[in-house]
Amino acid sequence: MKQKTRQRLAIVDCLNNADGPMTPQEIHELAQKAVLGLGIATVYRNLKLLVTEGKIRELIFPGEGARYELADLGHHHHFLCRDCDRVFCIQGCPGGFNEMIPNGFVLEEHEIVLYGKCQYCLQDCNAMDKSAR
Amino acid sequence: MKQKTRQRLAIVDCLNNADGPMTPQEIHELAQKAVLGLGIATVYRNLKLLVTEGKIRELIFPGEGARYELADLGHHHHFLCRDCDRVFCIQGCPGGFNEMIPNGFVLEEHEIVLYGKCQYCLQDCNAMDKSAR
DNA sequence: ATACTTGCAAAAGTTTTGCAGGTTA
DNA sequence: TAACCTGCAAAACTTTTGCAAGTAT
Repeated sequence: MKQKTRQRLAIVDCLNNADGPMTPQEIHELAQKAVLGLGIATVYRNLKLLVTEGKIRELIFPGEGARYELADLGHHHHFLCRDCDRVFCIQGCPGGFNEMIPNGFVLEEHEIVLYGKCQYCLQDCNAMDKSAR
Repeated sequence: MKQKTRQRLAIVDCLNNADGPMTPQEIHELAQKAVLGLGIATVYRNLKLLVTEGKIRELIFPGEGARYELADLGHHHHFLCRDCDRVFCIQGCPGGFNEMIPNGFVLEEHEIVLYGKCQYCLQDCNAMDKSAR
């Protein structure tokens, strides 16, 4: 049976407080503040486990490694800022994907990634510390 | 000035004949048939160069490394088959993305990835050799 | 107690880089 | 010839795994 270790709780906690999907490195850094000596292998093992359990979801955006977010956030999409590389969750969905797929194919899911400049970078590229995530 | 080496031509040729975005490994294997002894480092260097030049585009789908496709294929999206992991290009686009983005953000581009089962896997999972790419 | 977890270090993969030699224009 | 490229091997990263020790139930 799965246990509730300090390490696992800290990792889930990071994702609970995140405003967007996080990389294993970001999670490692942040969770280390709660659990001193937390190993990167433990982060990877728990992320993989949580994905298997369906508690979190793995996302990959071009040019970067995998990121993770809670699975129960409801249907949403993502915006990737090209200046600061932060990823934001976006509500809303245009729909109409079934009309795109060719005959004989079956659509199960879809993902949308929007690219552009985020509010903070447009206001002032220095107004928000990129590493503050 | 950029040169036209046999290696570079072979790599571009692979992408020209591809029916979907290819991984560096797939490109390496295929291009080696045209250029014996082609090194994987050369493949990576050329892909990176071609991306910089805007001739090709890098795509990343969950669970796999980067894939590359020609940049001049026109606006399209992708369908990833969950059985065979092949990626298909899809025409059409629902639009309506500007209404999704929050105030203060600027949208520059978008990408859509559709997930499901492809025609070939639905007909007969063995009808098409997965490694035939 | 027992099964599950962890940190460390080693291993396995993938992508990048230094360099001497070869190629293109 | 001068700039550019290539293959090889080493380096740099990222992710996974083996194992002995520690924890949760």
